[in-house]
Amino acid sequence: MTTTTDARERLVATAQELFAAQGVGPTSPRQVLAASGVGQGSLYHHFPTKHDLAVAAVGATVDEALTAARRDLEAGGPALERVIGYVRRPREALAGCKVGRLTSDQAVMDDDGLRDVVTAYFVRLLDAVTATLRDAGLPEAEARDRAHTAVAVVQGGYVLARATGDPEAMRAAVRGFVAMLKETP
Amino acid sequence: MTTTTDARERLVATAQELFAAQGVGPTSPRQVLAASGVGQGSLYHHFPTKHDLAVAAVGATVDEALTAARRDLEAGGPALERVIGYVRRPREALAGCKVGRLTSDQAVMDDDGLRDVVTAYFVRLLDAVTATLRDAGLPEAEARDRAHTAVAVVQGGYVLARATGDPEAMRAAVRGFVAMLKETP
DNA sequence: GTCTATAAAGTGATAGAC
DNA sequence: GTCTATCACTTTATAGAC
Repeated sequence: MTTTTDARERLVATAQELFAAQGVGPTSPRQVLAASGVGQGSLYHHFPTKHDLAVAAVGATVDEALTAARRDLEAGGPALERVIGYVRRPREALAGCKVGRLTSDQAVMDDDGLRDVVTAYFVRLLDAVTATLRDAGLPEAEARDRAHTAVAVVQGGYVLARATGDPEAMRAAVRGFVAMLKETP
Repeated sequence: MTTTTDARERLVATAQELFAAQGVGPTSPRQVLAASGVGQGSLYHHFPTKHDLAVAAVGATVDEALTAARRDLEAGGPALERVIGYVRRPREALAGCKVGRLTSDQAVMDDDGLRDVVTAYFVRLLDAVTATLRDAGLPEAEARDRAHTAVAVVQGGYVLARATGDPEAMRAAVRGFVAMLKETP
């Protein structure tokens, strides 16, 4: 590996930022070129097609998101508190979820490879939350349902915040959920 | 009004379908032309720009969605049961919410007029659910938070269903929410 | 491994005949 | 009110020099 390899890394990092800001479909290879500072032929050397660049960038974003979630869910303290810590974690609500938003990105959902990356993220996230709720003493079926509710509240919170233009909308959704969660043993 | 006015109606109906299927940004006026069967100059006669067509189509979709929600929330029966009826209503989970998906559509969020239509929908929807939960006996603050949670569960349910490719994911999120709602007076 | 130049197709929009 | 033809621009991608 030569030192020029970091052109590839800069391309992936730039693509991640642009994808998060405006989606995969609306982001052109040209924009990635301009924002990253690498040359035109250079991009197509490392990533022959937009698909290849997208797989690398979306894969990296998903890895980061899953790592953050597991950090919350496998922290110290009672299992229920760890789930509450996960849903309460401060988020850039107005930006939307970097992974969740991809589910309405046609360029992603029409691409088998990309869609699979998004699917794997949510399957693993739901499994992790379910396992934590099971640790909290819930029976399997209730743990699975409530894990879906928890993740849905976060994803829906992003939608409400973006729709209303107010980050408080997400916090209200989380507050309502946590209040109910604490009252239902 | 001449009978030729229905060219306009066909354009709006076709745009609604295409927007729901693939989003506003990725839908070109050309596609709307082809799918609706009207001529090229005809579209630009009724809607000088894509923005104008989008405002008409998104406005119609929002009106339909709000009407459906109010039908659930203002039905007969106890207030709490009406909220449960709203979140439980069968939905095309894999298609995504026709309005909620617009919050990650850059073509919508970058357009002041379109974004305002989406904002108004969610503000009104949240107000309607909040009012119903107040009728159910909840204090104002709790009613507002729980209304946000309810709408977030539906929106997040769509995200989970699309992400996992399984409509059951949305039903699980709703089941978890309803179970908690019934246990917390 | 990176560059410039360019191709083929699609985009939103306009012109002007009918 | 509707038509065909066309414009200026952007898209993804390739060619071939360095």
